[in-house]
Amino acid sequence: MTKREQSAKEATVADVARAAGVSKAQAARALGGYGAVSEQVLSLVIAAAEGLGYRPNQLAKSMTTGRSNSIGVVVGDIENAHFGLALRGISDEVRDAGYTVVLVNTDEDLANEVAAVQELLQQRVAGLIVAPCSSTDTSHLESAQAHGRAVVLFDRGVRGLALDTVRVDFADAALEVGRLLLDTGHRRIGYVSSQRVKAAYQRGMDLGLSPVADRVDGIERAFTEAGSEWDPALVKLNATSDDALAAACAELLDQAEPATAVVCSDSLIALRVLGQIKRRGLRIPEDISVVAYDDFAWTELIEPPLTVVAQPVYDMGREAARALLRRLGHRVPAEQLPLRAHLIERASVSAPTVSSTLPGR
Amino acid sequence: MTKREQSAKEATVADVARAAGVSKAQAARALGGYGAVSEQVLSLVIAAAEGLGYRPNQLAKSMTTGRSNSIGVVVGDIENAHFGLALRGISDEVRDAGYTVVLVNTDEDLANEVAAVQELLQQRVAGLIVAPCSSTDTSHLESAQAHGRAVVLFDRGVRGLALDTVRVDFADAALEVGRLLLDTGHRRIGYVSSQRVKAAYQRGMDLGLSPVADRVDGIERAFTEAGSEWDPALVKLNATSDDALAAACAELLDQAEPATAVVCSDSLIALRVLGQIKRRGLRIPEDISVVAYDDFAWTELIEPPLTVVAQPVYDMGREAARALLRRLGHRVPAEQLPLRAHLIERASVSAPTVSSTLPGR
DNA sequence: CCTTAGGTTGAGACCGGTCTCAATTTGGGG
DNA sequence: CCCCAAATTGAGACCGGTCTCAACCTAAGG
Repeated sequence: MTKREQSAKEATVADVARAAGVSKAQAARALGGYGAVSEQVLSLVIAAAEGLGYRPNQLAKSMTTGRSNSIGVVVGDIENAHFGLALRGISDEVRDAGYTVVLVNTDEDLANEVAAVQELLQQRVAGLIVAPCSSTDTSHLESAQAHGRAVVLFDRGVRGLALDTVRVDFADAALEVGRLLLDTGHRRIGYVSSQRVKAAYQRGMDLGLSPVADRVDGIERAFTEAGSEWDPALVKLNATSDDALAAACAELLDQAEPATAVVCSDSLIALRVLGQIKRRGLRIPEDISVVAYDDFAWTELIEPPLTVVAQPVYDMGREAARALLRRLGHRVPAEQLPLRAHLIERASVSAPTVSSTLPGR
Repeated sequence: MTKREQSAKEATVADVARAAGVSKAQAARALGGYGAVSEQVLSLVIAAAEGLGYRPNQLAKSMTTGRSNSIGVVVGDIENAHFGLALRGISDEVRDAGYTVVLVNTDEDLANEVAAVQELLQQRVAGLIVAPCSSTDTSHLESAQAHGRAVVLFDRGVRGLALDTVRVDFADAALEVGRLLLDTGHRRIGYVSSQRVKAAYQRGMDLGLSPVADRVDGIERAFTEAGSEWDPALVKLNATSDDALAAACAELLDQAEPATAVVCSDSLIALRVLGQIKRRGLRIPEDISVVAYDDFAWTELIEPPLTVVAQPVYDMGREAARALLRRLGHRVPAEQLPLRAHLIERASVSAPTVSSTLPGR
């Protein structure tokens, strides 16, 4: 019986009130559970609501309270399992607090990101979780905060912006990667990332508060530590397209003194670099060693299993959500998730066969 | 100069009207671009809006028009690259029409799905794209439609429900898989899927309008065609957890007459099945042949490269979005994306070595 | 010069909730 | 039995837009 009558129009508080024979205000209180309501009115209203198939209109609710029950999530590429998993963490955490997730994909494009933030702000989302694609152009994020909306940064930070930021500390793991490679005998170590920068990488270049900065720094520190000479030209950024990545690989692999090891900044990069390596008929690890960031299942199943740096992506998502909820005034259970990256050695790293480079150390 | 003053309170149409010295109605018309407005008023209002940093309140807009500019997407598992990619297609298509995506993850749980649809309906989303986790319990979807909200089904259909459904036709590809395996000499062919059903699979069991139904049917048809005896007991469903999957693999691989080939229903299943195979020290394809649905990059990079059935996941997402937009009264360019699956033969299928089974054919 | 159609304008109702405030009812203490 | 505080109730403003409607203005047609 609850099925037919609502097809025409949704029942409203006023409808329920009329049916229950009480005032709109009382019905609203009973339904919303917020004022003082007598037992009798309560049951009357509940019954009427049931009968009418009443469903509260979130839009109206958000409108009056000025705050919606949804949070905006802005990522560069949902296709990337990294964000998929993080999104899951966010989603799981936020659901319990009664929020829904509005997702926007930016294709790692700043203009899209700015538009997305605008749009979400106009939708009056309660807060934003953003994986910013630039560490410098951030006026849209500041403006969001100025509007009184909570903003949490994810994956990448922005120096000088007083925003909660959830990111993994890669300092230790990155140093470990550098040491592993150096100890194994590598001197020409490539790094490939899709992070966008204006110019080619140079020593001391400011990469912002990005994981890439940590990771490149770790390698450099390992070199310094070992007293070896590091070639920053082997750091290839801007590998955002297949072509760009192919070019980067060409520069690393097809020169007189090729890289003997390559570090892949994420699993998508790794996938493509592996493709490039395969195309050239190079063997891993005999001809080239490979280390990748992000430990997804397939990295263990390929031949040889990949040496990777694992990071708690799901937990990062959860942690970002919790940070946001805290900002929104929710009392979030105090459990603090550890966000540490760690190296998992498998079989894609071995000594370079043709040690075309100087002895070192 | 547009930066400081809005921090206190968002400017409203009324504010803009006051600043421009016109009525609220005129300001609204100028801003919304909908009534008749003179040049003079227009420029006056625009200027005032600019000065105040006016941002329209989507919530209020949606509230009065009764329809929001967001669409709900309900999927079982965003972590699955399948949905990640589809989501991207949806997102790309829908963005141009001015909609945003509200995403809910259900963990393939019916109760969650029902709650999600409720919640999204309450948020007054313009429409829903749902990958239903059940082909039978669908009253929530009917009710959504009854409320006048557009609903498009994704991946899985529901018989008897008059809802737009976007799914790939696997009939041909599935038959091809069956033939390939049979021609190669396999008679004991396993199938592993995470689809939930009440009981173990039996011949003729109704799997609804699901891809799994198509695929199992294809294999059975190939057997019939070849006049061989098919063992339906090798179809393992409900592999929703690691444990369940391990159990399924045990039943397939650890028995007297083990399966000589296994078909994996999606890339996540494939990943896990591969893990199980590796753990047992079985070689592919010498000891066991493998075919997987969904052609993701890693399937080509493992040793041996996997024989897979590719499906246009991104296009499916786009097509679902277009179907929804059409329902919402948008004139969507008529381009119809072809949604065909096709077999890609690589190297994970070969003849069974120990043909423990009858000659056949 | 009057009529009429059409463009322009402002007042105010409306959407469906929340919330304030004053009025009414209830109940316990003196 | 009266008084005052607390609980309950209803009227109506409000949020920020959209939209109807009537009034006004202008210019073309007769």
